[in-house]
Amino acid sequence: MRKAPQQARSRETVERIVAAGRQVLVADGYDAFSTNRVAAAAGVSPGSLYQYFPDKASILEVVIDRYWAEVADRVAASLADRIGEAGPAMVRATADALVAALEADRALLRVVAEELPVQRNRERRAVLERRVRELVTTYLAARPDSSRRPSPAVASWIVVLAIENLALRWVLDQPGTVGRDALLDEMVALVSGYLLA
Amino acid sequence: MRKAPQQARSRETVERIVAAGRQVLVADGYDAFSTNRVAAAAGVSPGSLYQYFPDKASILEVVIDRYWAEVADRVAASLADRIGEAGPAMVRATADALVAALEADRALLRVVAEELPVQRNRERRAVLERRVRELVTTYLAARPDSSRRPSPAVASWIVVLAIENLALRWVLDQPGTVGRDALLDEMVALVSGYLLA
DNA sequence: TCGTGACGCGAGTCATCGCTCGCATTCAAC
DNA sequence: GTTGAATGCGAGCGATGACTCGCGTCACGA
Repeated sequence: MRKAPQQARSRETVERIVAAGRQVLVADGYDAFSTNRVAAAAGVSPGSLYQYFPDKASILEVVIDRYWAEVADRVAASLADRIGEAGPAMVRATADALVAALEADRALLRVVAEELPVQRNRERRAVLERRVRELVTTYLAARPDSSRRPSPAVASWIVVLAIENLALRWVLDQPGTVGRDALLDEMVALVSGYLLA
Repeated sequence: MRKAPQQARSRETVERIVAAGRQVLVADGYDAFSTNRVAAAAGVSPGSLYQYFPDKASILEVVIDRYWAEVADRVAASLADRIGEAGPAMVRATADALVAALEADRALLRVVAEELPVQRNRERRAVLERRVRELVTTYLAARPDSSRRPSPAVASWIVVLAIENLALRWVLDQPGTVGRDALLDEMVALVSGYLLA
């Protein structure tokens, strides 16, 4: 941010710009994401935009950060709530929360996951993964049979990445052969089978 | 392609352009992938470039197509070779082939997987997935206990997507806690545990 | 009420880039 | 050797887009 907005008026301008950025991204795609277009969609002049954002990329960063923060919050909240429950139930609930979070804005997810060439995007996704992975690691380490073969750190890496991709592809590709409940069932089977193998 | 090269001279020009495209992509990233830059890297004038390629995107497409075709060929070849072997050995060999194929050009993989906003990229990756998934589906359908819960189509979808992401992330992120052999071990455990669950 | 700084505007600058076109050069067939 | 097609060149056109700057307008404290 180049300058912090001080009055309520300018705070709303910044909000409008970010919202317009999100909208332009969804409606027109990444290639059409130009500062002029974002400014127009926000009902703001290009000059005003540059009072608060140093460059085009920084607008994109805010949009991306907010999006992944939303997803991460929903998943982490669900996971933290059920930290005491039995394995399979917890896996199912977490997967459910992840799928739901990704379903919330499928259009934006598509652009963010398949179209954005920005490094910041990967960083933000990595933050989500790490957050979940750490929770899973501590859970696995506390298991009674934690001496078993896959070490908690490795096992959580495997489980989180596998589930993440399944959820992502399911939401974006909507394979006709796999219903939502079936997906969650298979995810539970995958994780349970792996941990008990 | 706008025009097919007829003489050996022009065939080599086209090759140089494609190679330069690949190199520019790796060295400078997607944002710097301009026709002028590719032409310069190929030691060719922009005009010559447009004799054979209708536009910038088509150059990118050729580069992407070739890359995923390389990966798909290696994986499919390995899988076809071992179609008769026992489950775990086949899983391990296939995962090994996939990881090896992705490791072959890590720099290009990074750009292709994390930076390219092109639709064509997803299409090509989907082709690879489908090829492998069909082989896996027929294998699963032929199993003695094929009446078991995960239907072959669903099971292969799950297995392929999970393994794919693990291989991709392992190659790109190189997590220190997971060695190459350990990765393959865990992949086998994941798949076996799931199918026998 | 008035003055000062925050805010907003939008035409315009500068650079880049995709792509073309007229011309020079090379190749191959006769 | 001549000729026509294939190939190659590179200056430059037209468009776009990131970003600026000088100038109005508005809010708020005194």
